[in-house]
Amino acid sequence: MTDPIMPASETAYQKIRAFILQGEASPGMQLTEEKLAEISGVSRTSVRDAVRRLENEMLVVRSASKRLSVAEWSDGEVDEMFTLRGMLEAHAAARAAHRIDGEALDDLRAINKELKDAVKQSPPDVTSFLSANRRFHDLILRCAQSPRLSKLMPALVEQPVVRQTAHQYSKTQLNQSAVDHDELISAFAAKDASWAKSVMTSHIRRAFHSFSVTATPESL
Amino acid sequence: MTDPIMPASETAYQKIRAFILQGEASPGMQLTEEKLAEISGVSRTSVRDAVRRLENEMLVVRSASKRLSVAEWSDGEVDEMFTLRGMLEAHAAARAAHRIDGEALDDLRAINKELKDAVKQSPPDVTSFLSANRRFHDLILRCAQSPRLSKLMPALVEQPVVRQTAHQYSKTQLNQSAVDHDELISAFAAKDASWAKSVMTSHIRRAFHSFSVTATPESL
DNA sequence: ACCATTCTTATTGTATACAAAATCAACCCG
DNA sequence: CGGGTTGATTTTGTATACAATAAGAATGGT
Repeated sequence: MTDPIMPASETAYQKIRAFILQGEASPGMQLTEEKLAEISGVSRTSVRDAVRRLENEMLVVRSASKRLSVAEWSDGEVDEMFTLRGMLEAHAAARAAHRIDGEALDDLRAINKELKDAVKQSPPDVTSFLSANRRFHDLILRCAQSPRLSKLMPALVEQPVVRQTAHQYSKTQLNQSAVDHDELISAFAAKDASWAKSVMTSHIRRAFHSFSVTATPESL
Repeated sequence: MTDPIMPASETAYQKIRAFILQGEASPGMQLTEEKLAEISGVSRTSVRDAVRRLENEMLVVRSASKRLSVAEWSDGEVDEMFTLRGMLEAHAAARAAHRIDGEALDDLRAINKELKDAVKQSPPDVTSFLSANRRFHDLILRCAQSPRLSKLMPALVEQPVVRQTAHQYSKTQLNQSAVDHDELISAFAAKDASWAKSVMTSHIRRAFHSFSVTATPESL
């Protein structure tokens, strides 16, 4: 199997992250380093290292008395997260438009084809969709060639939100993502930074509203 | 003296940060955890904790083989840093405009008075200027009430750049900062988010050009 | 002399043991 | 009862020792 040897702190990071994201932990739940060490099967030293990273991603939160808990986000914070992510990803798209090469463009097309295939299933294969979506956005970020931007983005990844809600996306909404991506690719091919930027802005903002519509009580 | 007891990891963080910022370390210089432990007088455990924070601020950098070195920034990266900071601080200013209260407004005025006093000296008291400047921007960030934004900003603090160059600022340039701050205060008082945002954008961008003019060879 | 390979050393990674601090509960005093 | 204080327990913080890995030096074959 693909069992690449991996530092203990990395193991801890992935296990804890999965623990939180796969809903085994509920927002606000208290976490002790010891329990996390049990879960991940490594020592507290490595857990602490992993926790530091998760803290930066704001998946876990440290109280005034240094105790850990799973982050809980208010509606306002979710909105703000999408806003910031929109600004930064739009900026990344603009930079990428200037820097992208033919190979990366082909890769984007291939990834978006996977994404469309996932949407075509009945019911849509949401897991594959999310995977392709993430790789699509990651590649754009790499093309932007801004180490700083790459450092900032992890704190704005709304995976916990997405997981909760993606299964509620309609096929229409998922399709719209594919269409957005196609237009993004066109903008990149034309090396038109401001086109890329505005498409990305709408793309992210639409994702937010898809989220809010499915998540707020009013929609029920 | 104000010698508040402080965790060892915090001590390490401050000592190492100062070591880098006060120019005792040059960009690209290799750092070993052991040497940093000596410098800061605590164990490697705490040093590693501190280093993790500095890595997030991108003051230190980890090579592929996990070795540490002082970050070195290309001109392009400095430009990008100011661009990102401009976007984020402008956003913060817009949020702050809606949320600020009279007390915070008074605090901003008081801080900017300190800043003006520092500029009035001959020669200008750059250290006090920088201190007041930092507090001014920090307070705005707090008023923006966005934990996420607060988490993001430290990675965009250009103190190393500023330290290198601030002493070269002309009194005219320093004064312009005070004027910008006054206008920001006016925008806040009027609760005009878009005014605040645009003033902040110019303010940060101007700082970038002041930097580049004094720092590039063409200016000599 | 040059490249590869082994041995040595330097450096980072991890676990464990202990110290410090915070929480919780029992208790006393009013 | 209520408020605060002590003591026990849980939880986090730090140091040290050792393991794993990477870099550098020395050696040998061509």
